Amino acid sequence: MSDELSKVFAALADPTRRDMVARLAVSDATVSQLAEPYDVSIQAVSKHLKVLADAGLVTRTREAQTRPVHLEAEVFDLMTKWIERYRRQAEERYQRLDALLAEMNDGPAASGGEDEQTTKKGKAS
Amino acid sequence: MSDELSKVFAALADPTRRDMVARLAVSDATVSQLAEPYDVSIQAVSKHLKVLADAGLVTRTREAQTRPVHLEAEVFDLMTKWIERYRRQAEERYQRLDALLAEMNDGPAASGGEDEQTTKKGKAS
DNA sequence: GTCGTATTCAACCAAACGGTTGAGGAGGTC
DNA sequence: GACCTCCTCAACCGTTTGGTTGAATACGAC
Repeated sequence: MSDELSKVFAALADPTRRDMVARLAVSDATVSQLAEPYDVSIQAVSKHLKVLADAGLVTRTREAQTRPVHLEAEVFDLMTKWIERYRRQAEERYQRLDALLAEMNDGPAASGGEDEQTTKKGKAS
Repeated sequence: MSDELSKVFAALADPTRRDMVARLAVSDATVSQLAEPYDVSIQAVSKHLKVLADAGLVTRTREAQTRPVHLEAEVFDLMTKWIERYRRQAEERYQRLDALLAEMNDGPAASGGEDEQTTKKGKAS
C-alpha cells in the first residue's frame, strides 16, 4: 500500500475513520475528544488517527498536553480527480454507445422486434 | 465492512483494482483480457473482480464462455457525494477562519465578546 | 458423448488490520 | 522534585486480505 491514492482510499474505507473525518470537517479536535463517541480504547483511536495522518488526510500539532488534529481537505482532490476522470470516461463511452445504437435503429435492417439480447452478439471492440 | 461506502472505498484502495477500473472505463473486458497485463493468476484477478462486483462497481453477464465485465459508473457518485460534502464543509470553515482572522486584524478592539472556549490559544501561522 | 476454453470454488498461507492491555513519554501543575 | 493528564509505542490476538494451487463448473466445438 505504498502509493498515496491507495492510502487515502484505504483510510476512508473504515466507517469509524470516515466519521472522524466528518467531525473534523466541523472543527479540529483532540484525540480524547475524537475518541469520546466510540466505545473503543483511546489507543485504537490513536491508531486510526495514524492511518489518517499517513494518508495525509489529517495533521497533528502539539499544544500543551494535547495533540489537536486538523483535517487537510486538499488531499480529497487526489481522489476526486481520479474518480472524475474515469467516471467521465465511462459516461462518454455510454453516450457513444447510445449514439451508436440510435444510429443502428435509425439506419438499415431494423429487423423486427429484437427486444431479445440477440443484438448483444457483435461485440468485437 | 457491511456498508456500501466502505466497500467502494476498500475496493479502490488496491492499485490493481484501480487499474482494472481505469481499463474498464475504456471498454468492457473479459476476465482473461483483464488479467493479461498483471503477473498474477487468473484466479487472483477473478477475486479482485468479485470485490469490485460486491462494491457495485462492476457487473458481469454471461456471453458464450466468457463473462464480460462492465463498469457501473454511477456508484462513483456515492463517493463523490461523501467527499464533496466534507471537503466543502472544511473549506467553508477555513473561509470563516480567514474572515475571523481578518476581522481581528482590522479591529484590534474586538472587546470581550468571545465565548468561554477561548482557551484555544493563538494558533501561530 | 468427448475435448478445450473460460471462469469460479475450495483449501491453504503469509501479511496486514482493528482491536486489546500494559508500559512508557511529553508536558503541564503543585 | 512528585504527580496528573494526554497521548503513543509495543506486544499480542483473532479476522480479513491478497496471493497461491488444484479441482470443479459452464459453455461451445467436434
